[in-house]
Amino acid sequence: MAVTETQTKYRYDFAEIESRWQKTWSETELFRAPERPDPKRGKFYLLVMFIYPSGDIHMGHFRNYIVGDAVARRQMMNGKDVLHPLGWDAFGLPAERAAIARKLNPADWTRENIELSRETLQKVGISFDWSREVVTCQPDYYRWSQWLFLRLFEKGLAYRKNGLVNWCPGCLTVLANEQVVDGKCERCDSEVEKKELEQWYFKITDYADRLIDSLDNLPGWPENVKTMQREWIGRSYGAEVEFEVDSCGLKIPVFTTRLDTIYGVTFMALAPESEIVKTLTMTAKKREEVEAYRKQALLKRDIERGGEGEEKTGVDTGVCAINPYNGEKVPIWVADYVLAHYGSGAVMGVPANDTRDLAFVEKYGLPVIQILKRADGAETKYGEVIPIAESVTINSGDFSDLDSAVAIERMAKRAEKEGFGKLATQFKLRDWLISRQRYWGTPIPIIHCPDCGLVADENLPVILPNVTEYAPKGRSPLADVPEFVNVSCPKCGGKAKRDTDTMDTFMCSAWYHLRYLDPKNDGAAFDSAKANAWLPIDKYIGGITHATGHLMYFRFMTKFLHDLGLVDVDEPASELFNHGMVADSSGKVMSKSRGNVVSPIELMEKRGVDVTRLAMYFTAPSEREVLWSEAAVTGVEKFLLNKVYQLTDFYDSTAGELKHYFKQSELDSAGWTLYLSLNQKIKRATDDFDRLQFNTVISAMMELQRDLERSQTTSVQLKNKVVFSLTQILAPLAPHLAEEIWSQLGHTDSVFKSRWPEHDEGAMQGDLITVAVQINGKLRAEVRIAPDASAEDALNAARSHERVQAHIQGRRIVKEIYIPGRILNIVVK
RNA sequence: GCGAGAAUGGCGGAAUUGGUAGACGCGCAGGAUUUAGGAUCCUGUCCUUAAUCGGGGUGGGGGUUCGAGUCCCCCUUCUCGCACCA
Repeated sequence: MAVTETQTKYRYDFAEIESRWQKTWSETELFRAPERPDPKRGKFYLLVMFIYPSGDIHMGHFRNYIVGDAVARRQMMNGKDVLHPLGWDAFGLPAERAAIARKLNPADWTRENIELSRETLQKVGISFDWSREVVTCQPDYYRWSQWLFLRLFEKGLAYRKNGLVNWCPGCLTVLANEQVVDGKCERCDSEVEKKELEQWYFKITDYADRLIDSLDNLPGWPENVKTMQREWIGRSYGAEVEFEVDSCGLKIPVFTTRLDTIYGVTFMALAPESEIVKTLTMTAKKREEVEAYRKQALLKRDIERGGEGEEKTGVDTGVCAINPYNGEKVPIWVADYVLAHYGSGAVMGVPANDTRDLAFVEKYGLPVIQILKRADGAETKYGEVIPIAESVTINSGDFSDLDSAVAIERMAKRAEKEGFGKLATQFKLRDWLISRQRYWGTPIPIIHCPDCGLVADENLPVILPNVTEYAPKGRSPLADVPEFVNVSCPKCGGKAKRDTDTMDTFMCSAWYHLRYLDPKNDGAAFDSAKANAWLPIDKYIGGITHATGHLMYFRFMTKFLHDLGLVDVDEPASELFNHGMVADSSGKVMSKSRGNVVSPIELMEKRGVDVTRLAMYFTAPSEREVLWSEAAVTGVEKFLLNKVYQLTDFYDSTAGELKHYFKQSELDSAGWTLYLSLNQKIKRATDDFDRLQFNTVISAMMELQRDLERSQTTSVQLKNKVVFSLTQILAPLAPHLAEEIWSQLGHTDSVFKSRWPEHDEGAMQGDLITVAVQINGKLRAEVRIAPDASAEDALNAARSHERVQAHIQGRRIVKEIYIPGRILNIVVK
């Protein structure tokens, strides 16, 4: 039986209370957001990262959604129009893999999973506006993902490219860079291989500057996330300079951030994958050596080539490059420490001021030329990188004896004048590889026509066909569906073939925040006016794990839609909040692969939703990691059942209309003390709520309840006010119980339609306050003085205190400090 | 290696700008009530001390200050991110 028996006169039948209120909320459409917010009320768009349906809700989800729920309900009580939607990130590899393992159709498996998870979340009482639910694997959603793809294609931002890509031999598909962690597939842990394939990319690099620069306009985003994004985008300012090859006249561009070191170049190094290597003229013998080296280098895993400890290897091509500044010839090597995808895949080797280049020349006996000294004259070592601001050029021809910054500027000017180079910017960020050779995803709406080339299929949606064989085999399962593949070209009507890859799941989540704003629209992805009315997202809540993946794509897509004129905002979310992870009691993050996932359901059924919620809130502030343990439940359960549930005992329905503010003259002394406490607690709870620090909100309410219980005051009006405030402040955290009490207090409307209590600034401190007295910084006494006492009065009070006297007797007072209302310190010698 | 963050009782954690360290809760101890209780209520609970006298105490060491958990420097450990990006 879902009843917790206590020694009290009430039976807390939580199951009955919870289901009754959930039903009422649903029937009264309490959480239904208006199509457009009322400007008079103000809006609050609260977005929580949506769910990947790969199993039922676990403690991690639970925490994510109850944190969002508390914020949403708090904002409702702030009088705002609140939009709090949820949907399902239903396409993708894990769903497909789970379905294969269970020999189920991914569509069926996903649908069942969604049903189950939705039901659980409804039992948790999360205030979602379910009328806006979106499911990304349904045609009414993915047709607009396809539509977006075509808009990117139109603008040249979706393109095909042949190149070496990350290939996961476990999932048998390509992966984006973000999906490769330490050289392994983030999903299945297989060692990621390199494969040459023609794939679809989104040109996110076109937005690199904006993605970095507008981070400065996001004060509501945590610094660590912004830093991670800046580093991931990795912008470097420098110059691009061409070196001519002596044997064939080919010009090789190199990017450098230190143009001021160019007189110190003693070799050039090319990445093994570089196209330039293939076109270089060299002797047959050298060609053979180079080819052998390349083959072997390409076999190496990235980790073996990377890592600072790894030994540098290379092979001399036998040809030379000419330094455009001094005409010196330097040998061209092929070396696998050079990355093909960064800059031009070619590096000018300056061993004097680069650790890696020095390691290379030391191995192969190449020379070192010193070209920098420290501005302060301190010694420098070979290989040491001296920051631009601290270095001066030497041995650099016309550019000697210049501050590095000046040298760079003048050298770049000369390069530009003579046409062999210019200032340039480089990014680490690479274009977003979006094609996947898998079944369970959004089909790419492109037709390959032998005559017209790549043709957009505007006849959307391109429906994902049903297939019986989903198992990956290295090419998309869609390629084996002739009726899907064979189509006529929309342009010329001739025979053509459909693209058989599907899109990366991150595409679905890159724009879902906009679909919520107009989820039923079947004529457009969303209506701009409706979207603009709710944007930007006021608070976006999710885990830190998406710092460089989803959050980058989500910002990119918003900027793109802004450029199309479809949304006013350039950034999707003005505030981002990362809640902490939930780990098991030994500190391991809960995950299905570890098998340590704890479900909240059992606990909810045993002790009630509100108790379970409060236990999670009370354990730690929202941003911190939680080591979940059921031991946390005891305290809050006692509080809710024995104290909060009995609050109506302190309520007197005959006291007349609720009074919010009291004057000291209206209350007895115990009443005034209680009133002071009430206002302090309201202020604390309100501030802590804004910081999502619910643990201290709860402790403030525990204190307030105790003050109420123990108060000797005879003012029933004040007690009523305390009961009301306590119920309201707890409402976003324990919504069912609060709603129940609220109705017992005689309300017919929801507690969430009531206004959050405001503290009475005038009643924050009593007529006398306690001030600590220190002698030489050590606490010796406490004195009771008026809050507005002058420093002189305060000091007099302190000096006449017995304890203080004992400590200052026979000593000389050197200094006296009084910080009004806080502390008093007497310095004696 | 580089960057960011963290370290507070037996435990989870409090302490917005430097101002009474350990709120609140768990656990533990003692007591009350009870046929009994793993229920409820009360009291105590950082260490030291006979003590509500005093002394010490926020990972370790130094500094600034009347005053440091909070600011600065060095070190240790842990977490996260990046990891040959020229």
